[in-house]
Amino acid sequence: MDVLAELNPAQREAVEAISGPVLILAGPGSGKTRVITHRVAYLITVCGVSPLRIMAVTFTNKAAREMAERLFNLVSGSAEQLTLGTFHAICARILRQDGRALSIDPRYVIYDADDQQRLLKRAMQEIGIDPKQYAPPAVGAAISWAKSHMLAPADYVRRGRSYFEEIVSRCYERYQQLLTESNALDFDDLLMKTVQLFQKSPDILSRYQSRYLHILVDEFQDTNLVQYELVKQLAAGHRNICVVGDPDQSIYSWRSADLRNILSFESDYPDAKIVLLEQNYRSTKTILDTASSVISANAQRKPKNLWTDNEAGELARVVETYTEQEEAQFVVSEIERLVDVGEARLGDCSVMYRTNAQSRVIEEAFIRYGVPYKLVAGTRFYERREVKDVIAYLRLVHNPQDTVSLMRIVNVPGRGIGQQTLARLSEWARSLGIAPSEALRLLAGSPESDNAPEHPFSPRAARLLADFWTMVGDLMARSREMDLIALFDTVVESTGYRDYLASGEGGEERWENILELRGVAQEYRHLGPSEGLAALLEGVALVSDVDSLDETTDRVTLITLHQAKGLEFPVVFIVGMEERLLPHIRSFDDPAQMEEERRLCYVGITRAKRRLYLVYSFRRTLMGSSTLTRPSRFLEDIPRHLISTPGWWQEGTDRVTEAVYSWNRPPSDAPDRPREPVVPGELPHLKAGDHVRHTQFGEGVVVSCKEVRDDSEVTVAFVDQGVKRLLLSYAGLTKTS
DNA sequence: CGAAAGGCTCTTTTT
DNA sequence: GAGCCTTTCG
Repeated sequence: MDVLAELNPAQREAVEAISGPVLILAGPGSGKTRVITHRVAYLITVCGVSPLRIMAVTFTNKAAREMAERLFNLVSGSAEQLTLGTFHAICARILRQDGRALSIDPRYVIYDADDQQRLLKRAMQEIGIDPKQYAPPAVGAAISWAKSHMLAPADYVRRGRSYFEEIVSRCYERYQQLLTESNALDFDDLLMKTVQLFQKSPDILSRYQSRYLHILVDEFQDTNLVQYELVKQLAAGHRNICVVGDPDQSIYSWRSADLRNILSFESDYPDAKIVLLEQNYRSTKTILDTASSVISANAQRKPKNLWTDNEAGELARVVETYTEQEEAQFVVSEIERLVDVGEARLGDCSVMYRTNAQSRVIEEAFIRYGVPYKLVAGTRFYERREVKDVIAYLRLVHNPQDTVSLMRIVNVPGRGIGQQTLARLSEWARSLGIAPSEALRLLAGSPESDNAPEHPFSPRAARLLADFWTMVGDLMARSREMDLIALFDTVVESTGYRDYLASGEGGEERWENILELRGVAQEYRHLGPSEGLAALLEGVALVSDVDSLDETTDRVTLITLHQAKGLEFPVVFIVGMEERLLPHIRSFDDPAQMEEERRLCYVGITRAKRRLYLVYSFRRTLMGSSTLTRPSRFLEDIPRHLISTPGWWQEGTDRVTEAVYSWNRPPSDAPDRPREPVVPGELPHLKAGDHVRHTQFGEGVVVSCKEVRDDSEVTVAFVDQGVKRLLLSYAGLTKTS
């Protein structure tokens, strides 16, 4: 087939520019993925490049999988020979292969954010830094920043900018020692160590350089400095480097992503061909205009000329609800309505939010109304306690030095090894300058003989620890010849973990999760004992939440705005369009971060193909207490003519809001009726004991009345409906006595 | 040693 | 509201 057919001129240009550096600036919905896949297909089928010599870097595993699928359709079999994956996955493979040159044992394990946190706390404790005074997450973020800038502990020390950095550098140093001791790498290490490997071993680098004739990087605006350095290293020989990105969709600066990489690319490769993809195929004109109006308010940006041939479509709807529960309720019932009238299928609809915490209320509404949904993060599967526990056992068997896994499961199920004993173990190991597991080995190696090492344990504790390690040793021995699934089952059984689950809370469900993990392990079975285990552990370490998103089921998608990047849906609801939430309060004191919030909003809007709802709630419970909100400033930048207008004017702004409060929602056969806002003061002031009537809730007695801003919040005990809190000006109350 | 209860803090986004 | 940590009691 002709891989150039069905491409517009700009897309075709991007596909055909195969030699030398290329920068593709791709607006949302401009067929970016199409360009990348067709470019690879073009290289293979037209230019005769072997797929073995092409590297394509994606942002998530899911994106990689999709690209592989699409490529399979274009070039059939040869797609699987491609090097295709995230930076982290590709680096993990390189280090597994060649890490020895940096003294990295190929059995290394990958620590996720939670493991990282545990190890960091350990490090801080050891060097006597109070976690109350220096929050481990903040220290961890600083360490991550350092690694993203390729600063080893020694380099970081030399910065010496502030007292905090001084503290961080000490934590960093010890943390890194503990990682090495555990034969473990964290996410940032995967990238940093690969760059270091290439710096240290030019021969290894040149092997990769000559292998990869063509390199493509997607979502380039969200790469950080190490990632860009890696790209430069790999592309240094042949310079066939193609990066694709959109500065307006840069939303990961908190992960040290730096959209300045795009500018650097232009200066590092002054001969780079720049291709602009500006035609949007995804959204209606209204949605695209809405998105543009929001993003245009960013000062630090190059103006773009996005356009579309698509029809104008429906106006955007800006909706106000009273509480977050009603917000969720509105979303669910509106989706039901769209489905009822045949406007959309459930699978066409998505609900996007700024913070994961918002998903709970939304989810509850979907459950209550019995509408099928899929939650992209949830309690992420691989973060569940039981799943992590079993993985910890497997990791320990694979790499006995893994301190975090050891400490995690040494007493799970309970083996009578308490905190006191573990504290002594840590201290003892540290005094000997060895990892805790190594200390256990000493202890278990010569149990009751006279040449047993001096140790600080009671006879009982020593025996329990030795028994535990004997059990681990036994599993290790068996793992070398045992089939992966047999090993899995043995681990779960012989450690007593299965019985432990069965006897605890929610054992059934937890056991289901273990079986699901077992199902994942099945996929690695064919690789043979040790190989399979290594591959399984690497696989589970590098999955992301969106990876599991399944587009084939007809369910509503609940997703964070960050996760939504790269996806599209016919119908999009963005909820929590409020000051302090979107934009998030943490961005208020930093203009650059505020611009990123705006980009996040832009990303959300541009996911929509046909219908867009921007929803906010008048009240919201944050951190356990309910507060009044203000509509997001981003709403003010949307011109009125793009918004549907059955609502009411908000004084002093250009904003039109549609208020959807459950108690004055019209009967389902009537069209939406705009609510008449009641001017405060028309009602006599209510006080406790007054009898009132509400249009929906019926008769009730006022419990209390509290002034809020220039309104009053009335708490009413209704005869049939229980106690409700209402806002005086909106509630439509009549005084009856 | 381990379970349970109480008290504290802090909440963004994730490979 | 939740998750973490500490304290307390058995």
